[in-house]
Amino acid sequence: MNASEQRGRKPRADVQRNRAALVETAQRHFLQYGVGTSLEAVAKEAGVGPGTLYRHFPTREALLAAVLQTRSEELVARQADIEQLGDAGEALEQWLRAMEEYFSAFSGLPDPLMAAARAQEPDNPLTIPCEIFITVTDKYVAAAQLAGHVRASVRGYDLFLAACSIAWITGNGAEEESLDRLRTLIASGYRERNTQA
Amino acid sequence: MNASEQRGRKPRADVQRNRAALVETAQRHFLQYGVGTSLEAVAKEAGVGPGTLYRHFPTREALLAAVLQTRSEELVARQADIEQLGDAGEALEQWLRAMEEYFSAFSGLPDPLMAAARAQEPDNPLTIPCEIFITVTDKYVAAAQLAGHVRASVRGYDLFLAACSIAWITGNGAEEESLDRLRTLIASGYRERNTQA
DNA sequence: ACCTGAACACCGTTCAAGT
DNA sequence: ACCTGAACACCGTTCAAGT
Repeated sequence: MNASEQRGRKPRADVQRNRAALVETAQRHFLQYGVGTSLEAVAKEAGVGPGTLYRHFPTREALLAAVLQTRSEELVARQADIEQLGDAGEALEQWLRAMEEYFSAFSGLPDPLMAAARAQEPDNPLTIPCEIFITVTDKYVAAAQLAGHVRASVRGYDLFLAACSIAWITGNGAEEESLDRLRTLIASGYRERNTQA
Repeated sequence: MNASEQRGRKPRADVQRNRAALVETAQRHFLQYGVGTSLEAVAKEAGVGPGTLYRHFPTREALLAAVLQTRSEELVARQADIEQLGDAGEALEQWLRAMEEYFSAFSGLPDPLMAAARAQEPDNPLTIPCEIFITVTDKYVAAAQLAGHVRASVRGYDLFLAACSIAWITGNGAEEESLDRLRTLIASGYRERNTQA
């Protein structure tokens, strides 16, 4: 959002180009070096001065939010697939995996996400996505509880935290086997003890 | 460890003083600003040049390990208390809490710990402490399994990861209530389903 | 043997000057 | 209206010169 867009006019062509180049380059650098990567390097490789980067994205979180936005279609598609599932317990599990993968996209991403989920600062551009994640998780949890698959005491926020944790561990280079063990342990924690099968 | 100590001689008085001042100051700064705090500021407040800090502690991890060392007596005392407990399940729980608290001492501490636990670099001064943590956790897990309190599939490493995660969430400012809910969920995950009480 | 602190490199961030 | 890039501040790290 810049001045032109605020007034409903079409942004200048070079503005659009700069913004797109910044987001595209940032995504590559985030993928390769993590969310703490040098913004100076991003600006340089995108062919703009550092001032242009800061004009478009006043904070690192703003740039991060823009990059995550471009990755969210994939997640919406996953949700559509999940809705097709008959089993609410299976749906919740797949949604948790989808969140984990999304949060594991860049190393270091879980930290700003957690920070945004905690403090309700309206100026943090990651706050809204986080709230959406928590709300959607709540929905899947409620459905799975209705179907008797998940214990009544579990909240969506708890499993959001769990997904963030798994993504954090992933970003620190844990082996897939360790992650699977921890996922199983957590699933045993939230699943309803079946009073016989 | 410096040249004097390597030869078994007594280190010069100013060397001891510098080292102690660095560790003490670093602990205060880690507590207040997290493990990413400025080492330059630590050196300045400890009254030494940056070169002296780097001579004593070639990496941030080395300084961190020295600070953690001074906090480990407390943990050993906790272990002694825990040994007194009759219930192996209770002992495991208390040990997990002790680890969590230890890992939560400084914000940002779980990251270098996880990195050290993962890669077996012998030059990382946090690797040995991590291995000890995992081994001790294994011991408590084994005892709790023998007593029938913990599921056979659980490993100490899994619960070490869980403790790191809780500490990471804590460092990101989560509310105590959220932490308690997640602890309960994890405990439900590793505890044996009692075939009647 | 150890310490000092200047020096270099790198990065985040701002802002006066341009187009 | 937007961009440029110099400028400033801050920090990590090294190393030649001192004691």
